[in-house]
Amino acid sequence: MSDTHTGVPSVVAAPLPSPVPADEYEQCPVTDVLRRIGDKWTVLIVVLLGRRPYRFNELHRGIQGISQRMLTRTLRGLEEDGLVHREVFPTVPPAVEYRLTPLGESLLGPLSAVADWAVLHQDEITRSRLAAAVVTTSRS
Amino acid sequence: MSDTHTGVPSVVAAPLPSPVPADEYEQCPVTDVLRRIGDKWTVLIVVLLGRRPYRFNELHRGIQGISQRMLTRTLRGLEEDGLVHREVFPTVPPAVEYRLTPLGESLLGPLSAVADWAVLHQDEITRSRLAAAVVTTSRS
DNA sequence: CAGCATCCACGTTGATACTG
DNA sequence: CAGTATCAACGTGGATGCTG
Repeated sequence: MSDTHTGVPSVVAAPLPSPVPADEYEQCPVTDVLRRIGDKWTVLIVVLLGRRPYRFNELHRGIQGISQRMLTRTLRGLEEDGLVHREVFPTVPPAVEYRLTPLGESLLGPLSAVADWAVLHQDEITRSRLAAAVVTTSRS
Repeated sequence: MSDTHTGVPSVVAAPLPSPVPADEYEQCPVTDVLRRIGDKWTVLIVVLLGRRPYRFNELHRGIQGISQRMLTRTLRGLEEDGLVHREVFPTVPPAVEYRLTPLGESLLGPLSAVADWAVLHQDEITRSRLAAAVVTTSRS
């Protein structure tokens, strides 16, 4: 029963204590990871780095709308988690290269499962939201 | 090449425009979905509802630490997106049952891909964070 | 080039009290 | 039972200016 997609999943289908204890949930690894990749830029950066290594300003130019601050913060977060490797070349001016670690690359697969689901069902979700909005408005 | 896990993924591996346009990214369906399931309670609720239908206070009791407000908001969000169906039984006192829609159930698979990854690598991530924390502290 | 420091706006989450 | 309303606290994200 260790599947992927067909049949029922493993961890998600695993028996949960009920009630779910607050203490344990606060440090749930699944929630922890999801909140990280659920932030605004992480996934995009991971996907870009999944294609090839990038330098800092190369990423900055490559991602319209991201601020220098958020690019730095996101990369630092990924580095702390061991998903991204940061290499400094002591040249003048300095060059810093970012690349996925093996751990980071191992996230690409699971990530794409959710990404593909999102792309596949985006219309359905959009229609559902529009329908809900109509109901809400007509009730006002 | 429409895989799941082995080989390189589909959407994630798809060519991205570079630079990634800010306008398009703002409404990227992948980011959109990830930000939703990246909130504090959504995944836990989806997983619980994946096991069986729940009534409101049953969920409230089942999830320690969630406020009534957040339970309502999260369920409303899931309902708007068409992942959860809300059925009101006009009894006295009222009973409201929540269950996953087929769309909601279809998310369980992709979700577990990430969840399993998180569980599998949680130690590695924790160690990486600890190591980073040590470096940071010793640099102060 | 590749950042860090500061300040600020906003969205999310939570506590509390009240209701059909 | 299953919510809504209000207020407060916090974290995330962004603008701007400065630096090795």
